[in-house]
Amino acid sequence: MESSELRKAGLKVTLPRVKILNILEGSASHHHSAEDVYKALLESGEDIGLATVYRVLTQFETAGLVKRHHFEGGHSVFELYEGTHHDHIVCVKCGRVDEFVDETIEQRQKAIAGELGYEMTDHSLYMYGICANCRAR
Amino acid sequence: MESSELRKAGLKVTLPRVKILNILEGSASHHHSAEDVYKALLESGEDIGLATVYRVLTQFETAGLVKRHHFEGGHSVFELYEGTHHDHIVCVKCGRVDEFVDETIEQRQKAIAGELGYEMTDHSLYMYGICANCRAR
DNA sequence: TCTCAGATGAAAAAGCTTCTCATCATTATC
DNA sequence: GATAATGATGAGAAGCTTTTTCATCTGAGA
Repeated sequence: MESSELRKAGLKVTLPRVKILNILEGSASHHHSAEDVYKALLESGEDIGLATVYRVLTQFETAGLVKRHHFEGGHSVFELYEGTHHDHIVCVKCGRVDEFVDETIEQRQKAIAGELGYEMTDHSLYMYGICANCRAR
Repeated sequence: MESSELRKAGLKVTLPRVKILNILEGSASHHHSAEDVYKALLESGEDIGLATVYRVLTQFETAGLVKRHHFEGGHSVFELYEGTHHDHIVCVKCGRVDEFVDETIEQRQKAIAGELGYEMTDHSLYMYGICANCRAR
């Protein structure tokens, strides 16, 4: 029951918020631009404005329900946050995204931040390349 | 003599391009937004349009003279490329940027890309945190 | 010096994202 | 279940960064 997640975040349980959460949860892809979400809403017959999509996604981010990524190209991509940090590798040809976690890298990052005197609040590692599929053609 | 760098890149040696290169080379900070460069030009009395700044920075990027970073916040940041790859840690309070290289991380990245079937073209690691200075206050 | 491809400036346009404001829905209260 | 107050929504306007357009100008080679 996702309404409890919303309530926990101090957000009223409204139709737009539930629908958007549904789309994020029920989609094959993990990564959605605001535009993606908006289009999915239109297709399922919901009359929800783009401004609301942005507002809600930002609130979800603040509430920790969603993570915002800045992929190359300038626009933001949102991903349901499921408690597990991971990094991304993006195919520059087809846009495919794979996720991975590497403990060695995680630990080195923490160590480096410490050495440089930082208290780390966040980190993001993006790799860009050409996936096996795209190279085959 | 920076004109040779421009020529090598197939770019005419024009006043705006030389001035912009000067700013990138002669500044204490390594990281400049297009706006930063534009302001620096205005301050030094040059009458160069913002459109030209963007155009030139993009050309420099294509030519490999400059690297474009997507820090959080939506706008691009440019950095003179001096042949050495490095990663960044950004203070979320004061904007300070430190650079570092870690061979362990570099190698793990290559390995992971390979395991996932990618031919890596680029990678970027950003850490965000609060620097020693900002924590002291 | 002359010519021409290429570069520039100014303004307009093009994304993406946020804000404004009047209207509407949800929640807590009775 | 009805009501009041708080917060949410939609539509469009506005804001920012970045790109494009187009007429004018400049640099490089002959």
